[in-house]
Amino acid sequence: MRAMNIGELARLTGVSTKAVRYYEEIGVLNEPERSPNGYRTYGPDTVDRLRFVKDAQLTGLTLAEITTILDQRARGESTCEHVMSLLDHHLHELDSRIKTLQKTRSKLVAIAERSRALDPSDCVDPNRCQTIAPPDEFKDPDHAAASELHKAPREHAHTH
Amino acid sequence: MRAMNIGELARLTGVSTKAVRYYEEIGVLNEPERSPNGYRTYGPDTVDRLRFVKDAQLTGLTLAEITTILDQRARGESTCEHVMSLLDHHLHELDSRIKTLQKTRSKLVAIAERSRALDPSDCVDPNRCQTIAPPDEFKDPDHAAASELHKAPREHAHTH
DNA sequence: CTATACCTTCCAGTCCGCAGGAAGGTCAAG
DNA sequence: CTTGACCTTCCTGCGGACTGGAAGGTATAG
Repeated sequence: MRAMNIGELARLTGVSTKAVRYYEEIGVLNEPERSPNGYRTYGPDTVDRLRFVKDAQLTGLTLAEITTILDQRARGESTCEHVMSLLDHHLHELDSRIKTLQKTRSKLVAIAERSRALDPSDCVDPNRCQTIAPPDEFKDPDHAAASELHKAPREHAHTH
Repeated sequence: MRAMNIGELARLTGVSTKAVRYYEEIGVLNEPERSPNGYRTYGPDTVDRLRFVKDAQLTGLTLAEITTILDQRARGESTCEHVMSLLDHHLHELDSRIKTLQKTRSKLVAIAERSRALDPSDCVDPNRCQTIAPPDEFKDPDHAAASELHKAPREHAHTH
């Protein structure tokens, strides 16, 4: 079981064959050797490599970032610092994202509570919902939208 | 300055004219009135609406989600209860998002700390990085560490 | 009259990480 | 020999949120 085809590699790693070929295409995986019939043949090292890719992905790194790590390593350069800086970067990103989400959360809670405290008879006007357009500022009476919520970084939520 | 063209709307909101037209196309914005020359004309309410869209986006809502809120409100169906349930739903979403991010965060912290404690010379195996794929099971290190590491001064300034 | 700064439409491309499928080659079992 | 499981390449699409450009109309200032 020294060498394997793409299907077995996929089975061992939980990465689809499509994904494996895609990784090769974008440089995450090197071009593998081919058996005489043209099939890709992989050694067990590729299993490790793919697992590394999976793990790195799970930490939030993009394939492009992972590739830079892999490339540096291939050139024999130390990657600990590089990996660390990437991870630190993501850590800070996560922190600010969590913070803003929590801010948003408490704002929504406040809005919801104010809404709950409202007299239902205030809630009749179909063109004006107190919850979303609170009566704090007496703006345009027609369609006033509340800009209640503040800034947060855009989320690339990959729910893998 | 009761009414404005798309350019001014864009300037006031920080949303590009392209984006504004795109929002109209996918139903985030209603079709605006047109001046005799065919130009879109917007009232100040659209500024508020766009700002609401921006804010809502920044909290992680997709344009589709924002549209459902806006649509319900526009149809007058948005009683307080409806809005409340939407907000509650989003609250739960936010909660779970925050939880996952915090999980990921603490994982990263652990990884980073372990990485900091690592001897750099352990980081040589080209197919295994201890930082990301830690040796949970202590496999045999095929390649005994014996090399000097070249420092890589070149760092990709990755600004998302 | 021209320059320019707008505005209009439509069509295309971008990024990310693949998935789906067509059309065909290969290989072992029955 | 056929069937079915593999493998190959190439091409398209998706979702989300746009951006860019071409080709043209319009308004205003000098």
